[in-house]
Amino acid sequence: MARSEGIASWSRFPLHRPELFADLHRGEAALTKAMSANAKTFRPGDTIIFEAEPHSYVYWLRTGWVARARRMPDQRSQIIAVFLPGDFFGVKTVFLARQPDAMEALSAVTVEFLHHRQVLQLTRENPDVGVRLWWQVCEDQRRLHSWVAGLGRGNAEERIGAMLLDFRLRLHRAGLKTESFRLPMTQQQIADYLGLTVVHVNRVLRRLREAEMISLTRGRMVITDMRAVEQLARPIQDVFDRSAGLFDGESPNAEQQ
Amino acid sequence: MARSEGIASWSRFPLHRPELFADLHRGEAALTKAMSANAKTFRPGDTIIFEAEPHSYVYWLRTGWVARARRMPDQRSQIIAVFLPGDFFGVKTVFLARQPDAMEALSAVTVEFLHHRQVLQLTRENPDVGVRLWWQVCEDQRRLHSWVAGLGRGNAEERIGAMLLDFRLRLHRAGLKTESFRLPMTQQQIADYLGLTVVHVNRVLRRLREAEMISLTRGRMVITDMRAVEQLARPIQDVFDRSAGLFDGESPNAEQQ
DNA sequence: CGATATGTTGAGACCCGTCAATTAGGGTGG
DNA sequence: CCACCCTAATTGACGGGTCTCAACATATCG
Repeated sequence: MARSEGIASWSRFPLHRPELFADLHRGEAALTKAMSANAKTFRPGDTIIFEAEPHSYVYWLRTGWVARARRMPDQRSQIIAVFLPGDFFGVKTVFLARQPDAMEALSAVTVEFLHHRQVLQLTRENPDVGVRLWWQVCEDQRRLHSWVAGLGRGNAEERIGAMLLDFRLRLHRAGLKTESFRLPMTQQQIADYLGLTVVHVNRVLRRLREAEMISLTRGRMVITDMRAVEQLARPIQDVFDRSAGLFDGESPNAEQQ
Repeated sequence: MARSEGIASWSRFPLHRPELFADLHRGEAALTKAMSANAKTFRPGDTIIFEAEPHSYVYWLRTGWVARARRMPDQRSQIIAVFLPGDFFGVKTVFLARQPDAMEALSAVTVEFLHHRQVLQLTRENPDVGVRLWWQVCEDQRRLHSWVAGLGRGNAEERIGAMLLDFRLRLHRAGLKTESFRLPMTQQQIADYLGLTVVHVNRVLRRLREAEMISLTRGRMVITDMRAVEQLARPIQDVFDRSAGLFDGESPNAEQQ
């Protein structure tokens, strides 16, 4: 499964302070132990956490994709973040009794979970646990920062490119195969994530397909011209992701799902 | 100064778990003690942290405004977040040696700071410190989530409205006056924050001024028709902020700067 | 095998961007 | 106190990327 190689796998995060890898690993080990008793599955479309309702659990996503979705009083909706296998989500539950967004399963999903009080309890016993979760929040925030830049300044093509490279890189870091990968989102969901309309997303995807940069059939994404997609996304990628492209066949050690 | 009233002031954050207020307060007290030795000032336009360069300090903003700004390889730039008095910033320095954004002073600024290793050391001695900083990251992220929704789905008027209400609410929570407040950003900076052009920001501001909803002269912002601005921003505000409007004269206990 | 969700395509409208010119404001030196 | 400068703010004309509305095609599933 993802991150099965121990401390070494943390080195996939090249920006981070290496002296913390051991702490992060210990924190993760403690969480693994504490959470493994509580597993749960969801089907595509299921709501894991409901908007604005009190909720008490922190989750660890083991398989499948999850979206943080916000619905506005009118019909608009925005997918604020997408979680991939290996991510923790709902960590803010430790501080917030309720949140304004719903967490929804984009695919079949397996999670482990832990009550927020136990999380805090664990953290007090073992600061590494806090460090690991705090780190997750920081990592999420880092992506969010890039995404704000993309939404604020990027056009449709740049946003699609950035989205694809982000998913690809993260799946790779989670130890999953990335030559091609399942993208379990409808074009409507992609549009909600990119801040565009389905119609426009469809047009741009067609354009990229015609330019033979990508191929998306039945939810399976193949980036056929990596170089081109990287060039597309470059303007709205952060300085570090810009040079984080993967080479083909780089240590994928598990098939997705 | 901001948050001088002790634990009670945490109740300004109505979503948060009250049982943590004491922990947060203790964490903040420990940080106050540790950081007060290190103060520094910056002038408007100064860069506090440079993009992509190694950096070792976590900051506590005491007075003034700070922007997290990202510049793209072409001319575009985006202000990803704005920090107000009382906020910690650069907390991710604990985990990341470098970051893709610059932190820039929007106004005259005073900060206190602490080396990231000392922060981690403090956290190990006193978990409340970690909780307090972790909390800050979560709070930042919460705002960021709303902002992603605004950038993705909101039009220019909605974004401006949401920005003004956000600043107003946060200044209030920091114990500052909000009937009118100094908005130390040029229209270009506002545009970079809203993901728009200066030209368009100017036009929309004029429209709001002509509708007598706001008045912005020499960097001083007065929301003359609170009701109208709230209605403007409502669609892109989160469920909780939507009902967090302030009444005039509600316990402002300090003049800004 | 029909029902329903999802994907695809076209025509026209609109919000916002681009380019360019002008005005106002805030500081400096004479 | 005025001449000057430079930045910021303002306004107009025009173009383009994205949205809206609408129709149709295709896939998926019980």
